[in-house]
Amino acid sequence: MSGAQPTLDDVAREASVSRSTASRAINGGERVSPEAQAAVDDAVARLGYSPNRAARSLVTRRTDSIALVVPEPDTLVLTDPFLTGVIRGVSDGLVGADLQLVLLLNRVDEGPGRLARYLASGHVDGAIVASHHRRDQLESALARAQLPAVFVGRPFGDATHHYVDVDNVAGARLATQRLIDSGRRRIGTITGPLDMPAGIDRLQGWRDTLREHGLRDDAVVECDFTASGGAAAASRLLDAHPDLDGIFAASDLMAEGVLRTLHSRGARVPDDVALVGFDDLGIAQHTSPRLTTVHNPVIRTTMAATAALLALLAGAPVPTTPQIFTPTLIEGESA
Amino acid sequence: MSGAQPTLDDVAREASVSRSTASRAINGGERVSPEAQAAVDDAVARLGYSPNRAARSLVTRRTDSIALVVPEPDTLVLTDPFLTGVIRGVSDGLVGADLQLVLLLNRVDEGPGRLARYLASGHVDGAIVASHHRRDQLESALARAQLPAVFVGRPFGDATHHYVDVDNVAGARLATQRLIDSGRRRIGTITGPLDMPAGIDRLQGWRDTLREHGLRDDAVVECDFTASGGAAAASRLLDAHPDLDGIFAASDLMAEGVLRTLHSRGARVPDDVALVGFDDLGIAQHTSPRLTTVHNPVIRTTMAATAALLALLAGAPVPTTPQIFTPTLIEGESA
DNA sequence: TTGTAAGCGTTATCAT
DNA sequence: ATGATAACGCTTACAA
Repeated sequence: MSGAQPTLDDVAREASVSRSTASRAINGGERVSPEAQAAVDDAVARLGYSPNRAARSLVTRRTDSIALVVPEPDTLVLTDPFLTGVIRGVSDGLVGADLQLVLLLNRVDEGPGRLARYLASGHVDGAIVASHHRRDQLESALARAQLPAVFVGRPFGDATHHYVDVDNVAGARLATQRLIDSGRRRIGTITGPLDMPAGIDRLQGWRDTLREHGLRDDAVVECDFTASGGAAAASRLLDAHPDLDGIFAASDLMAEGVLRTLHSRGARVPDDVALVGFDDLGIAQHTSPRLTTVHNPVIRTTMAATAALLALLAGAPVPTTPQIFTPTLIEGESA
Repeated sequence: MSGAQPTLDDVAREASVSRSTASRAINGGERVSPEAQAAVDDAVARLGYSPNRAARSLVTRRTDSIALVVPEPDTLVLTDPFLTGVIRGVSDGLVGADLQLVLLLNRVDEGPGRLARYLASGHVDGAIVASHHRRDQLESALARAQLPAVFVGRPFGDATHHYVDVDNVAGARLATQRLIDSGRRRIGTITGPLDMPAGIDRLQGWRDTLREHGLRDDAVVECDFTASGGAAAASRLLDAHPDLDGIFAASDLMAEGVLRTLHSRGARVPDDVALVGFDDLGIAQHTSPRLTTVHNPVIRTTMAATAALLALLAGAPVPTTPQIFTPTLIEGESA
């Protein structure tokens, strides 16, 4: 009933070795005799010892924690299953790593200063950045702080940052091609935020595909990855281009909104207007009709980002060429 | 371009005061002359000084971090918008508190040991527990560790734990009453996991209301708060009780699944079967028909939990009577 | 292989 | 109000 945590000295005493030997035994056991190792292991178990992170950090100059940064200025996007997938992926990628996962969310309507300052202050050893926007200044902040970081999704700047991504252009091509294959010739798109690489790239893939087929690429409405945004955007898109027979929504959440708008206008899906989404993070199977979409391997992507960060932290040579995952088309009933 | 973080000594030197004075000035400024205070503030700003958390922790014996614990054994529930709301609420509740938010997720198929050990090891000053299950042993672990903690949702054990909750019984009564008011007399329910208080209480509220009206309360299928689970549960429920004219689903995610099953069976909603859900976390507005549901103020609840934890950490007297929020009925088109 | 000893950057105690 | 000085618990030369 001592209440107080046992210290390394307690362990050393219990194991009848010096504090340094105990320390060595606990940290991998270099230059420790089998007997000493066993005695220390025993003492640790008996005492329920757990190293004091603060003391360790103070001398190792590492914090043994990494930040998951979500610099999302828009509250709504947190409803996005994407974030949940990212959290799950990072968490899973950390198994056995004994690193704390510190969550760094932007407060609503807050500038980029706080996050940048925090990251520059040496409170974490590294960072994974998700939902990165052009104006969030995270790239420069991370570079200045020289903090090991991996972006989930291609960053904007020069090629100095590590990142992992899904091939959004290819995914959008898949979606658009699917619409063309089902006979559509007048295809519009509802984009993600165009200050995010995912938004930009998916628009690009849509445009490239249409042009290659000699089709018009002027039916575009910028949106925000939310369902209600998607519904509103669909109204504007259909008002401006009543002849549309296909729509590519750059996220399933937006596609859900599009579906509502189409229903309320009495347009049949896919008979009147075919629809393809993007993400496949649980929404697509629950819409009616089920959404044809592009599978975005978020968890795999994020686990890869975590692995890359761990490698960086371990000082391993990490290739600067990013890891890019290939999305696949998921057939539904909407196209 | 020194790269290294400035230390308190640097600040003291820059401000021409002793290290102790600098420290006092930085920590609230007790017994510091205005001149000294100004000089230190200046130096801090010029140097971009940020205290070394590890060194501070070592002496204060606080870690300045709290854990958000999600001991969810079931991967799927992480798709639940509930978790997103919790994260947002805790994060928002932490504004200005200068506390790190450490995310502690259960790994899939993992026992409760790791989380309990972590919490007992003094790595965090306190914890907020969400998505608590009966067998996750968190209550005893937290009690043993004497770690300040606040549960989001009533815990199982005796009244020793602090918690914040929504009145799930009242919410379920609201939902059930709504079905009765619309003329339904044969009402079933699809429950949440019955090893979770939210699952238990919502079942209770449904049952109480039916009994008070002299209606049968035997049409029950236990489920898991997921959409696909809800769809399957609805099939079983309707097979066993073909005469049902109303269903209370204990979460919107499950209600979404129920809706699919009803559609596929050609049952009209609400004409043939009326449906009320629970949560109103963004799903309800996107179904067709829009779901009638019970608003669960997750963000407010979670912010209150965070505030309570902060008070506990500050040593403030926190009443042991829990804060209970009242849910409200949200009209949709499904009942 | 082991132990001794010197810090890591901060707060807290206690004179002044 | 201020400034020495002693912890806090750990890792890591360096010596043995």
